[in-house]
Order: sequence, then C-alpha cells, then structure tokens
Amino acid sequence: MAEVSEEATRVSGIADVARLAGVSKSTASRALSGSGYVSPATRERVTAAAVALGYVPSTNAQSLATGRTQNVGVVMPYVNRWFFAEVLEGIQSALLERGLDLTLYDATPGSDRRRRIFDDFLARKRFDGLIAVGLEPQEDELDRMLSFDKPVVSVIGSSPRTSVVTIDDEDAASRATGHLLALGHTRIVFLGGGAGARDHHVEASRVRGYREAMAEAGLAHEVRHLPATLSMPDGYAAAVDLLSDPRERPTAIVAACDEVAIGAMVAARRLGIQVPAGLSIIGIDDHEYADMFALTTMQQIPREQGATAVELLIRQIEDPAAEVVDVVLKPRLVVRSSTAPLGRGAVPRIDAAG
Amino acid sequence: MAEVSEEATRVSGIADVARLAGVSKSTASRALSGSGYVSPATRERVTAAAVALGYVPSTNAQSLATGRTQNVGVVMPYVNRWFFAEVLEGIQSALLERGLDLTLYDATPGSDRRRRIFDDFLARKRFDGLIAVGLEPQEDELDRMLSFDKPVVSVIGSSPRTSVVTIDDEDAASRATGHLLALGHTRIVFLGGGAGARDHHVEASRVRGYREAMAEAGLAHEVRHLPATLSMPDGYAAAVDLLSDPRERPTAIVAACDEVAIGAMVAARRLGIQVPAGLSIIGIDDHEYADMFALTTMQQIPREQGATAVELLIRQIEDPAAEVVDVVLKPRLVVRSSTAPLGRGAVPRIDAAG
DNA sequence: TTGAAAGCGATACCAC
DNA sequence: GTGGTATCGCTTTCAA
Repeated sequence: MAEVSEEATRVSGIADVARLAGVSKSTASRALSGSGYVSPATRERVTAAAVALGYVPSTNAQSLATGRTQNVGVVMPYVNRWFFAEVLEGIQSALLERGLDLTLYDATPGSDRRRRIFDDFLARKRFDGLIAVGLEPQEDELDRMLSFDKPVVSVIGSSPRTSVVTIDDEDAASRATGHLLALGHTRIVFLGGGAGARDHHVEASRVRGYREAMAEAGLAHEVRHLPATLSMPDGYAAAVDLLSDPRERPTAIVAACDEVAIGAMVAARRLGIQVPAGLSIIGIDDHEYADMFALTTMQQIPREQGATAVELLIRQIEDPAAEVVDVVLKPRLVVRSSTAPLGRGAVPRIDAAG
Repeated sequence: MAEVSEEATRVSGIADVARLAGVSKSTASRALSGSGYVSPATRERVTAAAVALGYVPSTNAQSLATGRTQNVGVVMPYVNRWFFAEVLEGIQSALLERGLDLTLYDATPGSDRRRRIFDDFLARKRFDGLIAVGLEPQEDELDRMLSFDKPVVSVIGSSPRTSVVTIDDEDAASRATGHLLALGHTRIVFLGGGAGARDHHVEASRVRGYREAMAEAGLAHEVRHLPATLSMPDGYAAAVDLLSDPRERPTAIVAACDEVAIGAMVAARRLGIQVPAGLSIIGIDDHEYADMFALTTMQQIPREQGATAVELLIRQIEDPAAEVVDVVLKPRLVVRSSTAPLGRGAVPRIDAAG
C-alpha cells in the first residue's frame, strides 16, 4: 500500500487546477462551480485542466466554506422490512441522481442506539436535511430533529411541523374492508397492529378505517381486532390462534399489512383452510411477494414515496421558506385471488402467477 | 424558521469553549480530543465549558484538519433482501458503537447508478474505509475501491486483496446435501443460483458443494441443477416447474438460499405435495422466516458478519500495515421439519413454531 | 503545560 | 472578467 501511494501522483486540489489552467484559485473555483462570471474560454481551460488532473473537490473543504454538506440523513427504525427497505431504495436513487450522499441512521425503536443517534450523531449536523421514515408521533424526537434548523421531511406519520409523505391509512383499510363487504362477508376480522406498547399511528389509523367501514355497514357488533406485530411470523402465529377454533373462525381477514396477510395465508394452508374458498384475505402494501401468494391488496409504492420525500426535502433545502406540504397518496385496490365472494370461493389456479 | 435562528444563540465553536475556559484554542482542542498534554485542572475546566455551551465539534473542520472523516462507506447491491439488510444492521450497530457514521451506496448490479457510484461518489473519498458487501468477482470495481488508498473489507466473495468475511459456501452446500443423503435421499435437485449472466461466486460455490457431495456418494449421474434468482418468487416459480411433472419429481431439494427454499415450500403446498412427507427441502441462511416455515437449513448470521467486517476495517484504519485476513465461518445445521427420511416423512405439526 | 500561528481545501467578497 | 485575501472550524507543529 505504501509503495503504491508514494509512486502515485499527489492528489490534486483546486490550486493545481488553477495553476495548470494559468488562472487564480478563485477563477478556477468559479469556473468549476458554475457560479459567478467566467469567460467561456477560461471556463474551458479550467475544465480541461480539472479533467486532466482528475480533480475531485474535497467535499469537506466545500462544506466548511459553504455550509452545505451535500449529504442527507435518513432515520428509520428498521431496514429489514419490505416497506422500509423499499423507501430507502427510493430515497437513495433520488439522492444519487442529484449527487447527494445518504447517511443512514438505523434507529431501532427503544434501543440505546436510538437514543445515541438522536443525542450524539444527529447533533453533528452532517446533513443538509433529514428524512424521517416511520418515526411516528414521538414528539421529543421530532423536536430534536427540528432543533437542528435544517429541513425535515417525514415519510409515514402525520406531523404538522414537517412535510409528510404518506398514504391515507384509514381510507386504505376502509376500502379493503369495503372490498370484503362487497363480496358478502360479514364476519371480518382485522389482523395485526396494536401489539406494541406505544400507540402506532399507522396501525391505529388502519384499525379505525376497518372499524368505520364495519360500522357503516351496520356491522359494529362484528368488529374484532386481533393484535400482532407487523411481521410475517407474527401474523402467522396470530392467525394460527385465530383460525384454530372453527366456531370462532371468520370468513374474511383484513390484514394490517401484506406481511401479516401472507403470514395468515400460510397459517390457513397449514390448517387445511382453502384461500379464498374457506377464507378471504386482503392486505395493504402490494409486497414483493404479494403476486406469488396471489394476494389481493391495497397497493402502495414505497419507492415512490421515498423519491417524493427527497423532492420535498430538496425544495426546502433550496428555499427554506418553502411551505410545508403533505402528500397523501391513495392506494389502489389490486385484486388477485385471495378474496372471493362468500361461500363461492374458487380453488386457486396453480401456476407461476399464483 | 428565520426568526427562530435569529433569536437562538449562535452555535458555539471551539473558540467559544476556549474563551469560556480561559485558555487558547490549541489547549481546548488538546483537552477535548485527549491528545497531547493538558493539566487535569485545565482539562476539567475545558470540558465543563464545552458541556455548558453544548459544544459539538464540526466534523467537517475536523476532517479537513486530520484527514479522518469518521465515516465508513458501505456498498451493497441490494438492501431489500434478508441477507443484505441483516449485514447492514450489523455494520450499522458496530459503527454506532464507535461513533462512526455510515454512508450507504446501494449499487444495484448493472445499473447506471452503480457506475455513477463507483465513478463519482466513491471518488469523493468521504470515508475512512469501505465495506463491500456481495460485490463478487468484479475485478475492475475492486480495483477502483482499492485505488482510493483506504482500507476495504469485503463481506462475501473471495478476494486476495482485501480482508474478507464470509461463510464457506461450498462446505455449507455440501453438508446440506449430506444431510439429505444421510436421510436416504438420492434424487436430490439443487435449486437456485446461476440464473444471471454473470458468474456469481457464492452461487457457483454452493452448486459445487452440492455436486461434490453427490459425486462422493456415487450419485454423479443424479446431479441436477435448476437455475433461479436467489429470491422467493423466483424460487417459487422454478419449483412449480420442477414439481409439476410427477415423473421428474425429486424426493429432496437443496436450495441455494432460504428464500428459494421457502419459495419451493410454497410451491409444493400449492401443488398438494406434503413437506417433508413427499418432499424434503433444505436451505442455507436461517432466514427470519425459516422458523415459521419449519425449514431445515444451514445457519449463518449475517448480522455478525457485518460486525466482524467493521472490526477488521477499524483495525486497518488504525494500522494501515495490519495484515489482510480472511474470516471464514462454518454454518451449522439447524434441523427443523422440512426434511425427513426418504419415504417415512411425518406430517408436520401444526403450531406456532411450525 | 500552554499558546501562537500555520495549514487543511475550498468559497466568496471586494477591488482592480 | 479576474485575482487577492479573508474565512469556514479545527488540529498540530514549534516556541516559550
């Protein structure tokens, strides 16, 4: 390693570029950053010199001088769940397109790590803005993020103090329930959410949407919510409980998300219950696996939510006075074959598409 | 926003701390960074002043002065696959413990984005070291990463030029196959891998392990590899093909990874084939869902691989002369109930644990 | 043990 | 249009 770097040409700075182009540092800087007057001829010479030297500006020096870091911080509670991973990818590509780096803060809820992230790491302000994914009501954390005096955009969750990108969770759950009602189901259970100690905004909204749809259909007495973490294994376990007793068994399930829905499907099959013949299941997400499980679901596209969040953030970085906006997406119903009219469910086809 | 920042106290720098403590900037710096001589009394006064002012050093200025960024770059092809997400979490927590930031470069294979990451982003050298996860043989990309003259550690893949953390893929597949052979199976198919254009090192090694185990058992003529992407939907689709024709059907499957294995299980159930009664399936990973699907598998713990990678990297950052090492982990067999002796498979139990 | 001053590598204001 | 120079905030010799 040592011998390589000794032979290698010293990394060149803007001073080298200026020298080679026969201009001053200031002119070189102006020519390269594109701000300020430089004659076309000079600009060309400087650019050529930069290319010739393989000049790469030091972002550190730039940041020091300008106060801009060219970097965006992303705070999210998990990275190993479909929704979050997709949002992350959406954010990443939107950022890359604009030449911005992404610093990830994986802040598992309730962990010491999370506290440290908020107390120490974020305080370094190595970002021009922050995207908070699924941080939920936690007011103190939001306070903290806003205290840095840099723009913040939330994905998921409602906050009057930041721009927000989210789906209308209540509406999504309500329409999912409506789909089942339209198929003639009345014994409809809502599965998942409300399992943790804290009140999760997304989960609560979805439960509410379900409740209201049931109430509107005059089925308030049939309302039944079975809590579970928003994960496939937990959805599976909860569904096994739910479905084991034939007398208590519903004819349809609205799952809090696709992972839970798929867990429920697996449980149903394990118990010998045909889906959708014996049980209809609808989810919310349109998860990567939804197609293979032929899952009917309310589709959201987290990748686009991530990209939108970046857009909103950039806007605010460029113009701090830009207004805070909410982008509320309406998921669309994607019908596959995990739902069927009550009592007339067809046995699912067997092929790659499910 | 403007009015807030105007009322707020100006963010304080080390100069303010020094002034408050009644010492010079240099002394303050020494006291805070812990390098160089400072009398205990002075140190205390400086520390107190720093706390009083809520001083947070500017990492940019620090980096500019020291050349250290306090930041590690992580390059990985996906973030939405179990293995990668887990490795990422492992890396993140190890980094946070040491006060280092993590910049993520999600370099989807073959994308323009990926090229840009290598050409432009990495070139900024905003990191003290790089962790490359699953970058595979790509020599040119490795060249590029090494050209920055900063330490690089790979997770997965073998490279004589960087430290590597990986499992012994060949051994894993070979032992997985051995497990099936021991149960009396002979018609064993290897499912997954080898689907893309490029030769994926991990996949190739696993296939080889399978081949050799079969050959050693005198079953070279039974060797059969069905390609598929390492994803659940693809594993599912490939398995549907494989299992549809009863005459061609194997009695056991070694899957290239758990996602493929689970896809195959779902396919089997869809086709009415009992697992393990009619078909044994073994995977490699010990995926989050393995338990719920009662999948027998060769366990690896990617989270720990990530943490190990961080350790190796730090060591090299602190001592560039530190030797390059390979950490090769041996997965252990976790027997659940997706595998059974040939012809005597029990019907799986029905409970939460699978 | 402490302080003064010279960088680190850019940007940006202000003359020319 | 272009160049000189102060500046961003910290670290780090080198004297004292």
